Amino acid sequence: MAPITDEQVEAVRALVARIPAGRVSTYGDIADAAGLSSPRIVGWIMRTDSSDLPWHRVITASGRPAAHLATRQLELLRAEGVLADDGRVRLTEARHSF
DNA sequence: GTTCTGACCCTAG
DNA sequence: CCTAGGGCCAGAA
Repeated sequence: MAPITDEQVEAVRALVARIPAGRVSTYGDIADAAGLSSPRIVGWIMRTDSSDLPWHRVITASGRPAAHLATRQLELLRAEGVLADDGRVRLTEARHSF
């Protein structure tokens, strides 16, 4: 398999930017929508370049944000109106499909 | 080259 | 509900 392309990175960035306020998406969904073979790549992109993206709208498949960002992310999401139950976002209501 | 490390996910127990 | 293990891909040392 060819290594990651700029196209994939741009696709991920575009998808994240496309998530409306008050909604969230999972790493796996974004990876799948962008055609990436592994959800880890999405995490890598966020870590390296999250400058202009609403990274707080991206959560894990369990509905829980990454450990180090959990507090902050939940705060931001709560400000946008995303309901969370005991540190877990309600994916059934807030999950955005592409 | 090898060997961690990391915004992950799935299945089993 | 929890932990453990395997798979996954891209950097940094």
